[in-house]
Amino acid sequence: MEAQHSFSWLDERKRSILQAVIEDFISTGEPVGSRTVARKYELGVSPATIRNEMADLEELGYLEQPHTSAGRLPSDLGYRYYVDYLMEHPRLSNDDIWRIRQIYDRCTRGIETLVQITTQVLAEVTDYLALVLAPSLLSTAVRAIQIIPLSPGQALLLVVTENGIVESRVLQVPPDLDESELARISYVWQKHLRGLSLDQISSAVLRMLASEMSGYRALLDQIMELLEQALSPSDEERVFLAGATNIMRQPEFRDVEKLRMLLSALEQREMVCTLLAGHGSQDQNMDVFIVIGGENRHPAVRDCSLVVAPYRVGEAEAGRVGLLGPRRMEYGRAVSVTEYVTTHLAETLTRFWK
Amino acid sequence: MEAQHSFSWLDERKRSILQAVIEDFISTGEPVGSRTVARKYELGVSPATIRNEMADLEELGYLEQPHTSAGRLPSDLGYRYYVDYLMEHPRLSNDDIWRIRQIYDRCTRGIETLVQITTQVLAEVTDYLALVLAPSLLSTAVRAIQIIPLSPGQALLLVVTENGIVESRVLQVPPDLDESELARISYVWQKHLRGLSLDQISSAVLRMLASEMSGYRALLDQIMELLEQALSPSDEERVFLAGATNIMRQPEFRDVEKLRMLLSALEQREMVCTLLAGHGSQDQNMDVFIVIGGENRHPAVRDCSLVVAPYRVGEAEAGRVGLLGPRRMEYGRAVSVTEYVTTHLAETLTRFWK
DNA sequence: CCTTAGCACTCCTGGAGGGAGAGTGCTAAG
DNA sequence: CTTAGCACTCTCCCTCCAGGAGTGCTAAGG
Repeated sequence: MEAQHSFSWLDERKRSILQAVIEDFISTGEPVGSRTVARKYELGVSPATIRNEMADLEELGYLEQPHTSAGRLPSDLGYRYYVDYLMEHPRLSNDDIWRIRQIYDRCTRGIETLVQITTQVLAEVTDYLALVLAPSLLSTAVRAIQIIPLSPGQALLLVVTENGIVESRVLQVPPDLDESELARISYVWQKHLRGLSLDQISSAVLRMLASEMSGYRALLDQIMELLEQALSPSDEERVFLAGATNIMRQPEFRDVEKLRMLLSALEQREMVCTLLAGHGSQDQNMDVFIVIGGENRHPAVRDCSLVVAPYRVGEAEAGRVGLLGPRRMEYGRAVSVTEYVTTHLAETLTRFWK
Repeated sequence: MEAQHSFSWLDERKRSILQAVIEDFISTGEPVGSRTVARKYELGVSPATIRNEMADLEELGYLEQPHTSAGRLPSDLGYRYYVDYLMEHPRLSNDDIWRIRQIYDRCTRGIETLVQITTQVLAEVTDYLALVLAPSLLSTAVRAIQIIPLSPGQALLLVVTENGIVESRVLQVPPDLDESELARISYVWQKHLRGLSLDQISSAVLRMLASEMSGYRALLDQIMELLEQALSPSDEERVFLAGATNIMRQPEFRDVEKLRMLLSALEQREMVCTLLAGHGSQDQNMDVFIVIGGENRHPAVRDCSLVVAPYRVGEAEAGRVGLLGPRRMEYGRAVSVTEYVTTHLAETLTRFWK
């Protein structure tokens, strides 16, 4: 799916220089000149030599110049080479580890809250915009189904899954349906559906049930429709987002119009879903993948980079965690943090799954 | 609570000029000159006369000049006079009405969703930032309390209120507690608490219950703690916000740093609560109230204005709806929309309350 | 006494010009 | 192949200047 990059061979010195330019640019945000590279990163050669090398790197497509006689900055391809071959992941500081672990130590509330707090901490720790795709419920088993009468004509349908997620809907019911009848319906449903996973409860099963309870046609149709909705909870509701104000600190977003475009796009949750889910399944071994600037499909994020890591519960991928930042983001750190978070998130979620 | 404004008496012509300046400034965002007023708003006098009047209005504190030889723009006091005496509420267009009604026609989901959608539509219709305080649950009766076993050692506590709100928590329970015991506990709880409103279920009642079930000390302590949390659900969770990107279209927020300060502040939900709840109870008849720029307590919103309307269910105030925009906001329209929305929101909620 | 035309004045704005600074590419020497 | 030297280019920032908008004042007119 993703474009295969054909990298030119770079000798050791070119690699060092490329790395120096990228890391300097990442930390300062200013185009990097040959003098700076020679001074800060001691390569034992003069600025003039570095200039020659940098000219080569530009010709090979790894660096760009905003204009003649400015320093160089990395192109998308340069960043790509960097994250694929040069980058190192730093160890997380104790402070970071402490902040992250804190989430998982006191998780008395349900999965939703867990994921939401994860998103917030991720944003706080990294200073980027955090995106998290909550685990899909499709493969979890139904623990209980209940219909609780509220007022004449209204009842509440509750679906509780094995791992403590509660979905509820208000139903319009025939006003003459009394409490004991509702309880009976509740009971029959629960008997048939309990233990099945949400994706096993197909329309077919529902229809079978329907025939068994032909007395309550209208009600059943309604319930079925709602259950089907609950079964495949819209993606929108599974996306969590935090730290939008973080990226406003980045000089690349000094322009409000750019910012508005980006944030408006992120308000559309399906878009975020495809952003997180779209890439990266090609390489099973890669547990973190990175999408750099223009590699992105969505024009709205074409000058952002995205670091995404899936998290698993059992064997299957359950959801994804992402960090969105400027192209000039600290990839190494972002990777370390997402890795750490996904590991511990997966661990904690597994406890919920039993 | 709020500062009493002492307005100087303004004759008819001054009022017209003040109104003209304010309305022009609201629609253009540019300081308004005497020439413009004379031309666009036909008052039958020359620019020179208007200049004299505007100088008076400035001296009285209703207008300001960004610098000598720029046009005038309204001061906070000017806006205050405008909203108190000059402003008219436009009728909503059919399109607006249609968009708002659409929310309430298909509200199959619960209150939370209803409030959330309300917030979104409010933002869309007005192009401002919408803030909604969801109804407090304190005075609603508990319909059902259930404990559903999940896995050994874990159970889900469900509290369902009369109007269909579901609060749930995952509990750690002694692993040797089996399903039937949990069901029994569930039953006793439900028997005692059903029909009581959340604020009636005081710790005292809980403690009485505790003595009746002394076998399960540890579990009870846990449940009590969690119930008390559920009783007074933190304010944070009751605040809904939408349309943050709308205000980025306003020229007064071209500055990213200003924007970041504002949005960071709004991320703190308690702050939003005090913002919405802090003002306005002094005048019972006033159903919409307006806080203009510097009248605001929070420095972060000191160059925004806020239009707030409470909505009632039955007699009591249930929550509040607010629109946050630049000082230069279309107050009339904002008032019309919030009024319309609160009316219909209250109506729909009342159906939920029975 | 209020209104208005005329006019000088103030201040912002945008564009032009110019020097400083940073960094490059080229050339020629080591 | 490396490096010093140097001319060149481009941005950035400052200043300067004219244009425009709007005011305040004054004096004349109703």
